[in-house]
Amino acid sequence: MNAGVSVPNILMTTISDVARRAKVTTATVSNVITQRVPVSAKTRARVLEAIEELGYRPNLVARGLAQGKTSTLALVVPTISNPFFAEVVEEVERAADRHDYQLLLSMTHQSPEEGRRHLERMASRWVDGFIVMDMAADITDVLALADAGKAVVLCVWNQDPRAQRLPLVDIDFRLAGELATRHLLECGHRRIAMIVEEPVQWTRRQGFETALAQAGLAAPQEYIRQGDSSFESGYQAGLAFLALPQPPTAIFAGNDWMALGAIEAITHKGLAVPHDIAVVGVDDISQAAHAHPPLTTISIPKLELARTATELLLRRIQGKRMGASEEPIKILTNPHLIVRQSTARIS
Amino acid sequence: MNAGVSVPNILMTTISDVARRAKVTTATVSNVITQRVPVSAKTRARVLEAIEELGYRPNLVARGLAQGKTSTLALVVPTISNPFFAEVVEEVERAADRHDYQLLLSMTHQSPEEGRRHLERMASRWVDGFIVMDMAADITDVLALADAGKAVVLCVWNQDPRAQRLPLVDIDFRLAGELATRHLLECGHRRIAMIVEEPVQWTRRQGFETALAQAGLAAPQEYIRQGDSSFESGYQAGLAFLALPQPPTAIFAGNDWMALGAIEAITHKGLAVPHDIAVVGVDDISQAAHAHPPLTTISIPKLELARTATELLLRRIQGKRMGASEEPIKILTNPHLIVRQSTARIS
DNA sequence: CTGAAAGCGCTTACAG
DNA sequence: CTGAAAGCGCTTACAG
Repeated sequence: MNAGVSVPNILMTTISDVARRAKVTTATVSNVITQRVPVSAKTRARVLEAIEELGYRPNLVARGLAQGKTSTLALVVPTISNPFFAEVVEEVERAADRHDYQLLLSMTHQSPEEGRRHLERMASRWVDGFIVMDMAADITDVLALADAGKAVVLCVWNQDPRAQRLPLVDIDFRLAGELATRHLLECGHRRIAMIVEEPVQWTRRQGFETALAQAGLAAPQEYIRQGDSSFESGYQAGLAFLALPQPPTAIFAGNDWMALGAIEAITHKGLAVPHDIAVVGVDDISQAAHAHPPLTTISIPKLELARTATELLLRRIQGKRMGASEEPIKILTNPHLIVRQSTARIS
Repeated sequence: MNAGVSVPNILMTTISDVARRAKVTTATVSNVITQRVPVSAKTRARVLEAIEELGYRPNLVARGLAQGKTSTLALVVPTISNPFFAEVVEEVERAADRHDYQLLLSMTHQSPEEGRRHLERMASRWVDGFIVMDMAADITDVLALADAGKAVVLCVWNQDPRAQRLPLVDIDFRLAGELATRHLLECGHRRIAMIVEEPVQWTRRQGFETALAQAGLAAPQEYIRQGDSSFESGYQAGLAFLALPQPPTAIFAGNDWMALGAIEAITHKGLAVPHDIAVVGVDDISQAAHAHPPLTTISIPKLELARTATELLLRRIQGKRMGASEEPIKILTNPHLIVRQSTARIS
């Protein structure tokens, strides 16, 4: 406890210890550390030496209390078993880290009670702001948080009108549908079908229909089939298309799993992708690149999404401290086409 | 903003506000909340009413400073893009939540500098304890943390002798090898091969050889092939086994990806699994159940691992506050066999 | 059972 | 540039 230079910090050394040793006030030590106020080179050196000798580290909890901020932000997601959320979490941490922010992670498993409990606890000043991802919590609870003066950013939030007044960072899925469909059109296809899980994927379908319309086309009823985003439902839809009197020459699936299912169905029926039927998905899951054939798909900008949400939140936190006015903001991030071997120019 | 009962908590209400309104001291309010000291029913009711009316929530940062604890623990992992870590993180959060602990998540991407920086920051009192997973940080930094009096638990740590003095929760991979091999022996196999990535999977190989020895067998040189845990390396090893003058009738792969690769090789050569050759893996990744045929494998107890590590850490934190002595502890969690259709009794 | 007071370890105007 | 003092919002012995 007092054995010469290096001190055991079981009983952590405090700013007072440093002040005493450097023969200054805690205020001066604080000024040296935060560099908020200039300090003479001489005392500055003495303080730094004392810090070094004592192995002093500021207690961030105390600082947090004094400053009224924690340099921590909460990320609320339904789960990270789903790789999509895992990647977003990973990138939010990176972005936060760049601004010296830490990440308090909360998983709600889509349970409104669990979500409420977590939000409630974190709201008690532990965090400076919140990023809440789709389905992670009840919108009512999130609104309550915002009304209590907390900085909140929504990330990918499926159209709840009450969410309108909160800042939101989302993905332009309508554009995803357009990009996929336009690509197929450019490959020369005219008979294009879609597998879609509605209502969640309805904007993708909107994009699909917009692109068709721009080419003077429209999909007949039997070219649209409902799926549930699973491999199996894509497989079934694929079979159904093949059984039509005039099957499509291309299929746009609302996500990669259904696209892979459709490919499986086509292959099982003795046809070839893309030779007989071209297929494009949405997501660019890791399996897409290793499929047979590798899947053309629309890549969702997860990383950009995460970064944008984090930076928007950080600006909001900053804004709150400055007392700035807050207009609600909507930011859409753009997906892009990745061409692989499941599509090709029609021959 | 000021419409009657509900008060704007932009300027958060504090314990003093409550005390004033209930005409008591902050100490009494504190006693009502923490229930540390009995309070008369009457004042208790008055205080609760005031809390309700003001919408008061205790400031956890202030409480943390006063109590010297944050009810937060740090989980340091290399990444959560890897589903193994993602699942562990998920379960640690659950376990922590049960004890009213929050989770500060840090991903180090295997960068020692990043690891050091994160540990350093979190060590400044933000967290009560640390769970550090394999490869997430330099053992030197972790030891420094422990020496500074922090509660630390290692989780799955590949044999660094310097780590010996820290508590560790690990997986018994040797048992995994034994279980897989015994299962194949019980199916009637005598010519059993192994695909292994050494050195990381050497304990699995130990288990493999132990089980064989107990059956009075030993694997010939050419029945052991090195892989790198990838699908492709399993595929290549599978081909190599099939090219032997006397191929094995069963293959134990050090992980599921290699097992799936081996199955692909066997199928491509026109043979059937399990009829001609049985295959068993390790991990039970999600693809294992959906493979053709579904893969028999050894399931790694991720959830138990996570729970055990969390509870051990919580006990350590408790222990530190009581000033208890700390013997290093090693806990091994047991994997178990999952029989699917890639193995069957020899016919 | 309740109150007065000190303390947790910082920061932040304000004097000097 | 430096010090003395108050304050952040709680908790915790200690009296009464």
